[in-house]
Amino acid sequence: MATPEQIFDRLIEIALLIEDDLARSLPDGLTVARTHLLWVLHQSGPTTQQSLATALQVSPRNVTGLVDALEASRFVERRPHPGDRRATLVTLTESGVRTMDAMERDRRDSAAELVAGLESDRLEQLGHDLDLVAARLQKLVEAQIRVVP
Amino acid sequence: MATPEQIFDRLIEIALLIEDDLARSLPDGLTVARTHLLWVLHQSGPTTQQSLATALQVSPRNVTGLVDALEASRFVERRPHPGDRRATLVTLTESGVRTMDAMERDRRDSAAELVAGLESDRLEQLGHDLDLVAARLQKLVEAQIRVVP
DNA sequence: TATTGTTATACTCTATAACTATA
DNA sequence: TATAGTTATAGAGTATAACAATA
Repeated sequence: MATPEQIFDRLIEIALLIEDDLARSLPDGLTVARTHLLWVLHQSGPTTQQSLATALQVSPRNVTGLVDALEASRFVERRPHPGDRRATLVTLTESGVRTMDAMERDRRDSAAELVAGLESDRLEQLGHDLDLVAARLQKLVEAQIRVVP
Repeated sequence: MATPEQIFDRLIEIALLIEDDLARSLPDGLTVARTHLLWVLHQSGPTTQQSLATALQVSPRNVTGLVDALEASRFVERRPHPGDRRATLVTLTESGVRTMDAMERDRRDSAAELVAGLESDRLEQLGHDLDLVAARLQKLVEAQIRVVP
């Protein structure tokens, strides 16, 4: 008998395990927050610090610190923005690209392993149910945002 | 068509939303880390700081800091351990108990809302699939622990 | 000798506010 | 005047190492 609370507990457990798994497999010089920034660069290409702040939902000051660290460990470089001399384009270095490519492969492998052996209609239904849960969570979070203006 | 990666993405999204939802609904003086400690006390009753460190997978020094903050905001009290004068029993205050009771109700309501309307056999299957995913994640994490001794 | 908790020190992530250079 | 990024300052979470009191 699966109760809603058991489902909820499992979701929390899975959340913690995913973060744990990520944190443990990070190469030298990377942390979860820095990796999150690299991930955005990997998906979007060279990006200004303002955009990174928005994407990560974090203050511009915080991005300065993260980029400082990532520059020191040679995962990214700051380049001048061609059209706006105030702005910086944060860019993955070659080493950064290699790291993120490897991470994407790992991620794909892990994802496949997690659901290996599930029939395709079952996978379909799981995807559907998770969509539902995510949408409702989103509504819960938004409701609270409105309450505290 | 739900691919393994889409499932994985959804799980990460859900993880972030759950943490967000929790963080936003915390009363004054509480943070996610402090709430985690309170949750353990709520489940287990009065507990030594060593046990808390183990339960939270965190250093004893860190527990000292969390308990200091929770004592200052009157959610917990330090009491002498009856049988061991080295140890402290961290105990929920009345206010701490009320807070955690309310949080447990909220949690139950949220959980029910997330899966409301799902047929019971579908709920069953979702629970089953999440169990499977959690177990495989656990294995992934353990595998990495062994590799780095 | 081993364990419990604390002091000392340090790093990371995070925020707000004030400032500089550019738009 | 508004925007991009930085300096200054501060709080929270985390860790290791050294130390006191007790077992």
